[in-house]
Amino acid sequence: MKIATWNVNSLRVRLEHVTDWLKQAQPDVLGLQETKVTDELFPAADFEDLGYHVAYSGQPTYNGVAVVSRLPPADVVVDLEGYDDPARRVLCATYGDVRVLNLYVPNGQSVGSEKYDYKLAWLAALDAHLRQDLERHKHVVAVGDFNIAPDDRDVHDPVQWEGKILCSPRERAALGGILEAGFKDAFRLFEQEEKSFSWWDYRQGAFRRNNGLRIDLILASDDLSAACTGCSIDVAPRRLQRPSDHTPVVAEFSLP
DNA sequence: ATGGTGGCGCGGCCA
Repeated sequence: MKIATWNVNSLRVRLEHVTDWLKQAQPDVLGLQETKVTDELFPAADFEDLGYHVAYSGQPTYNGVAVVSRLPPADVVVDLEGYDDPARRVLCATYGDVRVLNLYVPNGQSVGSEKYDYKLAWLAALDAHLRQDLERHKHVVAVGDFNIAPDDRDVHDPVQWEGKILCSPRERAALGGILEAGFKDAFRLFEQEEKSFSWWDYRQGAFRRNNGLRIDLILASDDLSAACTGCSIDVAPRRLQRPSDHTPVVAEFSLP
């Protein structure tokens, strides 16, 4: 089972990039974030034409998530347990015996801001939600734009970014708490090239200079991580004309 | 460099 995640920064602008990538990469599940499209305008037919099912939770202008999948989604949930949030950032669904959570974690803007507090509260709610899912489901995988670089290895310039948003100790501790609950960062289950990133700012030639961060993650429950046979970042879509600022991350699992 | 680039939607917010 091949599971992928991609923050597309507007699905309507990136639709051709996404459908081309689906044809080439052939994932079983693809979580999309920042679709920035309402459900009424969601381009479902473009995915159905390729033999995929799609589930989505959108809103105008901001946020929005969707999951594209070979199997039809079951038991779709679009909110974190016990956490009211008008922002559409969550889409959970079951495929076979795998519970998939597709997540667009709040960016947080800057350390100490109101949005930072919101991010930390949101992550606490996610932690609680994931612990419940681990009890309720055989396999759990949480994918998405976590807006957290787990480690200094995931930052092009750890000195410049030290303590900043996406890298601050409280964000990293929140992610650490989730991992302690029973998840592994699939990318780090394998040897990887140094300076592997999944997001590069549009500004100042950041991609050309590889000034990036690895903030798009695939977290596999401990049992599922034992079945993980690979995890990689596909940089190619970031090189296309008018790209998303993020690029896809893919993990493969050998399931019976 | 309180800049820089991009999306949404048409002014200013968000990332």
